[in-house]
Amino acid sequence: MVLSRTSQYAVQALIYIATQAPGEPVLNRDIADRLNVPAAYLAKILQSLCKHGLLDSFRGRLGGFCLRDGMQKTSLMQVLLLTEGPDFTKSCILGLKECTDETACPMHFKWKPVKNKIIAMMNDMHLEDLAKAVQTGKYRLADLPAAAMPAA
Amino acid sequence: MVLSRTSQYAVQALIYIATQAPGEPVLNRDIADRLNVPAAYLAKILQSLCKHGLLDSFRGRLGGFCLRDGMQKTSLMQVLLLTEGPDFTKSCILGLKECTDETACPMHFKWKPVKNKIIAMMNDMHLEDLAKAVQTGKYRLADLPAAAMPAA
DNA sequence: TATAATTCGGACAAAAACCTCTTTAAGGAA
DNA sequence: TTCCTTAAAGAGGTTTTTGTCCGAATTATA
Repeated sequence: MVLSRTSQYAVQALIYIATQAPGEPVLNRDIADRLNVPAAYLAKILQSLCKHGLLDSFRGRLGGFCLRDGMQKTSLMQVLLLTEGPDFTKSCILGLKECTDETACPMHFKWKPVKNKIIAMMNDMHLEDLAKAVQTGKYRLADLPAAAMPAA
Repeated sequence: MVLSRTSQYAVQALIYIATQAPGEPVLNRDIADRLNVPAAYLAKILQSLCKHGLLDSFRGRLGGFCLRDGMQKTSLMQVLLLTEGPDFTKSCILGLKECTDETACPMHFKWKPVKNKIIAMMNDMHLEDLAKAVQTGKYRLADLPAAAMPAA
């Protein structure tokens, strides 16, 4: 409804890494297993987050990914601007290239405050806080594995 | 950010048809020209809206599409449930299959009220009203054609 | 040094979304 | 009837997103 799979995987992975001991690299494979997400695809996403400065990566034994120093405070908006592109906040809900208060589509003035709520929400959530929430055990980062699901 | 192209085209077309004299079929070609949207693709979308009972279609001379009787009051939510699928309102922003108050992802309780605003908004907007808004001339259903754009 | 573990980079594959083309069927008008 | 106009239907193409695979580079450790 709102985020691409790529964005969802990126956010999940970043939160997961943020729950782990800082400075201790986390294996791509471990993240993928934990989130139940395709490992090779996740690796591409993590590589891209490295290039954009959110993560550090280390090769070889004891390698893996960890949050770059200071990036615990990254907001989800910062992440989404990378994964969804810089126009993430600018889009018209009907897809018009130009849709401003002056040149508005018929949904513009209803949509605008809602969109602003989404933006505020994404600006307001930080990896740090989300990681802490997960650490309380009250929230899930991924679906339960099929093995733990009630038989169908 | 929120709606597929297909949904955008469907909503635009429905609003446009609702601005036209009721009972007078509108040509697919005219809608496509007006909205600056691929005609053959739009035709598929309109066909599907016919099958779902929102539109009536007529073949041959004086043919075209018009809103089915009573469908002026259709809400955008009704349209989107067809074009985005029945899970449109149910999705977790992180993509979890199960994400309820009891089994929540770490964004759930921030996202839920925002999502509810989107749903309320879509339930609250009806073709009739959007068509009237367009008829005032204050709102645009489509981008201006390139010919009308300032030279680059 | 050799080995195993890991990310990196590029090419490739599959699926979904988006879009086109062609033929057929139907309906109105000359 | 014949012609023109229109939507219907189905096959197929393109692009984007999602996902896989493999070889190369890098690193700790035995």
